[in-house]
Amino acid sequence: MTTDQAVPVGRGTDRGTSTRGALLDAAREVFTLVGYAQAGVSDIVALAGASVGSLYHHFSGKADLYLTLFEELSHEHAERTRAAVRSCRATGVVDPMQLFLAGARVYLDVCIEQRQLAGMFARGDGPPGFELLWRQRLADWVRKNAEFFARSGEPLDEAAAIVMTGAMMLAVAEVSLAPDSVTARHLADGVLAVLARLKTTPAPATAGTAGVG
Amino acid sequence: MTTDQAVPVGRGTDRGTSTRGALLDAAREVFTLVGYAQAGVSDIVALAGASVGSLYHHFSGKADLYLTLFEELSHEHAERTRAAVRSCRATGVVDPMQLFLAGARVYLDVCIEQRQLAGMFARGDGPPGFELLWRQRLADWVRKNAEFFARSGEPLDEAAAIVMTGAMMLAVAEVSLAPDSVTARHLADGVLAVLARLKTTPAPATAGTAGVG
DNA sequence: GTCTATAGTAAGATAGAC
DNA sequence: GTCTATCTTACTATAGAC
Repeated sequence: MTTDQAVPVGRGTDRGTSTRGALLDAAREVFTLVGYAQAGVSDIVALAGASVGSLYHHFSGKADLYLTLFEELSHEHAERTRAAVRSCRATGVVDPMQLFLAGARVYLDVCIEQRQLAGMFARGDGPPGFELLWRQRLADWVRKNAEFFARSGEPLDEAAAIVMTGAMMLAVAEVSLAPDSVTARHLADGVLAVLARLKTTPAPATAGTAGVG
Repeated sequence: MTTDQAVPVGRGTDRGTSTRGALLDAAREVFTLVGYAQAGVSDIVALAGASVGSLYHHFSGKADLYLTLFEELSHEHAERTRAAVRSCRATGVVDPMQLFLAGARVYLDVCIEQRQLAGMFARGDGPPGFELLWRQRLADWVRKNAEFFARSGEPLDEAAAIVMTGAMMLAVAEVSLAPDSVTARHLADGVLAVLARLKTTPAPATAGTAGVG
């Protein structure tokens, strides 16, 4: 696995690779600054110190740049969230709500860390058709979370999934667009606290809390 | 106020007015069917039995048609919701959460009644810049709801507002896109039930539930 | 892999007669 | 108020030399 030829980080990186990276960086910058629609391909290549031809060598077009940035962030979100839930489960936790919250916390963490990028998507101006892709992913999340809650015996599983997912979606937007990371963190913690109040089925009163006094 | 010249509803409506209406109806139809981006101005005028010139006489363009449909629905939402909250308050209810839920119920009712139109917006493909307008309205809702909850002494007012508003937003989308009105109603009721579980501050344990037995 | 210069393209918007 | 025919305009995307 470990070869002598570790990726040359310092200098001497392949010209092509660095151009690609420069284009992505520039795209992020320009999209963030003026929005996707307003951004011109020429602005991006100018900032990247590259040319239009180069751009179309590495990417299929302006939309592809945006999509690539999105997939990068999505990938990080997925990885980190998955890891968080896994390690929470390893602790012995089985309650879906607690597992969900563990994932949610890390998801919001990533938004705070990558605030510039996350804010760009939260602003919601992307290439034509991107909104559809976004809504589709959201719908997938809802279904996934619904199955997740259904296994825990939550009677309103579908509705609960909608509430949790919707709350998270807006939380992500607010956190990503927060003016500074302190505010962002504050919001994130607050949202998680409120969501924690949504305990699944407040004890079915079967073998329950009869012995209060 | 009441003149003899009540608006002639049956027949004999002004030519201009009816053309305008026909254009809006056609726009709704075409947008719903093929989406905003795919919809051609020519398709709309063809379905409306009008002409391009007519369209540009009544509206500033394709985007204006979409925006007008949106404002119509927004207006109905606002009116009905306001009325519901008011009449709930007239009953003597003062708890913000209950008032919020009363409004939310009616808001979802409108989505179900106007499912075709609501679904068109929920699908999220509109004119360039529309997404911004939408997010702005959403942010306004969050602020408004935050103030609303703040008065009730909710400690996490901002976060609670985000959770409630976000949940409602996704609920609106899911309800509007439900395959039939029965499913839609089912979803709406479920979401309201889950949201009702989010009682503001679970009794500060001050003068509380000591007298259980 | 990189660049410059060029062209496609398409749909929305306008002008002006009726 | 309504219509037809025309245009324009701003990009993106491509071709082809280096």
